[in-house]
Amino acid sequence: MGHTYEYARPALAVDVVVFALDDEDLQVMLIQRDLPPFAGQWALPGGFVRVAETLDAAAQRELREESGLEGIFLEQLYTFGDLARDPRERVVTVAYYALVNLAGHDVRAGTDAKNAAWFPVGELPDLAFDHCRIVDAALARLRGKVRYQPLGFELLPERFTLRQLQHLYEIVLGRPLDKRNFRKKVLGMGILKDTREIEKDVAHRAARLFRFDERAYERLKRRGFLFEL
Amino acid sequence: MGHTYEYARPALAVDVVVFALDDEDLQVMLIQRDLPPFAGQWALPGGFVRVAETLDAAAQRELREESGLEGIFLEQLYTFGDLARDPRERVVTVAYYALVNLAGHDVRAGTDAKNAAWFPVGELPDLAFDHCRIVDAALARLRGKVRYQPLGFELLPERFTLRQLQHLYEIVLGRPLDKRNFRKKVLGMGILKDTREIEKDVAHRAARLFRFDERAYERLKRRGFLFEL
DNA sequence: CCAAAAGTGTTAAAACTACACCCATGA
DNA sequence: TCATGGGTGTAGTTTTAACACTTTTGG
Repeated sequence: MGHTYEYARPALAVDVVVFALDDEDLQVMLIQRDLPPFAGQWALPGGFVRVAETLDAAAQRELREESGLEGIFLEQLYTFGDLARDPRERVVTVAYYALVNLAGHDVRAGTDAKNAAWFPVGELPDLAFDHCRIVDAALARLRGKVRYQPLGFELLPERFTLRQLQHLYEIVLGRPLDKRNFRKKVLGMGILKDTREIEKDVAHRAARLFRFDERAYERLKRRGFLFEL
Repeated sequence: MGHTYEYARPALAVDVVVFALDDEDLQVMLIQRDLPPFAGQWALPGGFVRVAETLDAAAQRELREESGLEGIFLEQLYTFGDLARDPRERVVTVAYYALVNLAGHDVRAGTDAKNAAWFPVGELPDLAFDHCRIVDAALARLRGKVRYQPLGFELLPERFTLRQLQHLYEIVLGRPLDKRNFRKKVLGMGILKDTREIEKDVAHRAARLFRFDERAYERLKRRGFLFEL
């Protein structure tokens, strides 16, 4: 066995930065490595791209294998190609970022990894390879993009309160927002559908539950509407 | 010679979409291929990444070798990894886009290519591989980014008139802008430096020449200023 | 009845849009 | 003197930002 090429080739990998929203902060999923290099250290889920597999498929597969997550929002971020990012040999990695709502999905350790866990984005441990840079890039992308595209809903359960939505934006953008102005603006867009249901089991007045109305959003977008928050 | 790996690896390439501004429209630089596959067809400048070369370096090198362009704005765009994008074998390509001002640089055909030429972005010939998709992605990125980052100046000579700047935005954004409002806004940002010079050899009143004030822009950015047009 | 969050309008300031004329220059 | 673009201000409208109290619910 073995594959021979005329010129040396970099290895090609994918890595995924998975974000989720806790009550308190934005979290990133990390995997504790059980193989060298960096055995025992925390790293992003990821691995090598197979020769007959698209990049998106590789990212999805690694995510599934290492964390059990499936069917979540996944988007290509940036490709990292520094010469010494992997001590073994030249590895170029196509980084992705993903958004998931913690309520709807369980994370379990997969076959390639000892352990998977969530860490607040501000308190990450030392990461293997250049994964720290990748997380920084993903965070910058999320912060920039969340204001102009309705990504935030991916971090919430299907039905959510306006308070949850505002809280999400406050955490991602890192600054407080005015409650009345926020509600006025987001309701005025016409992309939220009132489910006519309310929260349960809360120790205060229950809030209405909304759903992101994808159809309405697509319709508005075609008419030139721009999401902006 | 030959390099052997345990698992088959995709080949890794870079391709560059170079934009320049003509009086009339946005142009893209293409290379006429002299080797199969797609011999004789037009394609983006690009080629394989060497094993000891970063992605940015590979993009710069290919640009220099195939078009003679050097020292211009270059930014990673997206990585394309469809299975059949190259008929020979699996090739993943990291696409870049570049901005250049036509006045300051000559384009000449390089060693790997028969011919280099500019085409208006709306009238491109059939392109090799999936290069049409790559151009579309680059154009979308340029259109989106030019409003929020001072990229446009890369397409103009170092000293330019407000008319040239407005014209650039009209072409890239594809809609007319109001002259007075445009000037008010862009001058109000404080990122243009009046060179105290004026146009030469024009058959009408000569306009003042401005320069993009990088220092002022960086200073303002640190204080939370956001470029927006 | 207390704690906690839901829900709701107004006003002032700032930003945006639309719009038209005189000026300087070279041909 | 004509053609071409340079340069300039205002008014109406829209958007944004700041701000506080009453209501509902469960404990």
